[in-house]
Amino acid sequence: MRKPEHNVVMVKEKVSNVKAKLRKGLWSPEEDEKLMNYMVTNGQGCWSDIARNAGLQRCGKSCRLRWINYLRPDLKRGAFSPQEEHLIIHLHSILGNRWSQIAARLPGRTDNEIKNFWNSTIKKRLKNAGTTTTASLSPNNSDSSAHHPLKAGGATVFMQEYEGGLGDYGAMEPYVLGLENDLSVPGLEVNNNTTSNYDKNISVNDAHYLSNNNNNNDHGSIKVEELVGVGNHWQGETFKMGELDWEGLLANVSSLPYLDFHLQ
DNA sequence: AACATCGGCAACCGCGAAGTG
DNA sequence: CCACTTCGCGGTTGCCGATGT
Repeated sequence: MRKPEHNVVMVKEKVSNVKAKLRKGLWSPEEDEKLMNYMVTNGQGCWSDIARNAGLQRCGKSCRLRWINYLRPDLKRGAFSPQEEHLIIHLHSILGNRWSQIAARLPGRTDNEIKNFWNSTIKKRLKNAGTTTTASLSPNNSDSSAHHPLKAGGATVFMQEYEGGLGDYGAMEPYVLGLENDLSVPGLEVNNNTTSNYDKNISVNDAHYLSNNNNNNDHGSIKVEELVGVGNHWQGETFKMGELDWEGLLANVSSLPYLDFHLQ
């Protein structure tokens, strides 16, 4: 892609009481080789030491990033498959911008890769989809940078349908884009009294989804599968909003679905 | 052909958490 | 406790190739 050596600048960093000049910018093939060789022979350890011992004029942080995002032997290359795209959307609807956790469910993919993919491709699709649907899709709705669902405590559920104009994802609606923590509302109470900014977008009571899906306004039960769209994994489980342990859910990522196909 | 704009992606930056002395 | 270091994460930047005019 980009030519190596481009925009490489030298920065000074204090390392072991010595002002060492560290490189920044794109990695050269020689640097890649050094790091790769070192990692293969010595394995992972303290990244600062790795940088030093591998003979690289890079900071440990840069080495770590290069290894994780590019050199790791188990990385999967190439475009995202439809299954991967689906899963990313699934997981993002549950986890928000927790790219590392999403990446953990997609073997061979890095958080950076998924983040880039989301920001460049999926986000665009959602935006386009939003222009063709009646549901309000504010620019931020698909970008949870401003809201990290499932943090803790009480939560306000806000929803977004992926209905219409989403190409491959047409069959996946309805989706929940985010389950937003709202500390102003104790427990998981869902009503019109919340002061959450997100509720101003879409509250549960406002959600077209709910209005079209039975009477769920009474803090009622919603099938998890309907809510988070995780397929068969939770199918049939009855989800009481007030009982859901999001902390536990996040802590136990294994409760989320794995991508069940193998790397090429 | 030359220039402008867009999109994808690698890498950096800043922050918070965890570990250590 | 406190200070310091290291690590990991998410957000952002900026380069370059592709595409459009």
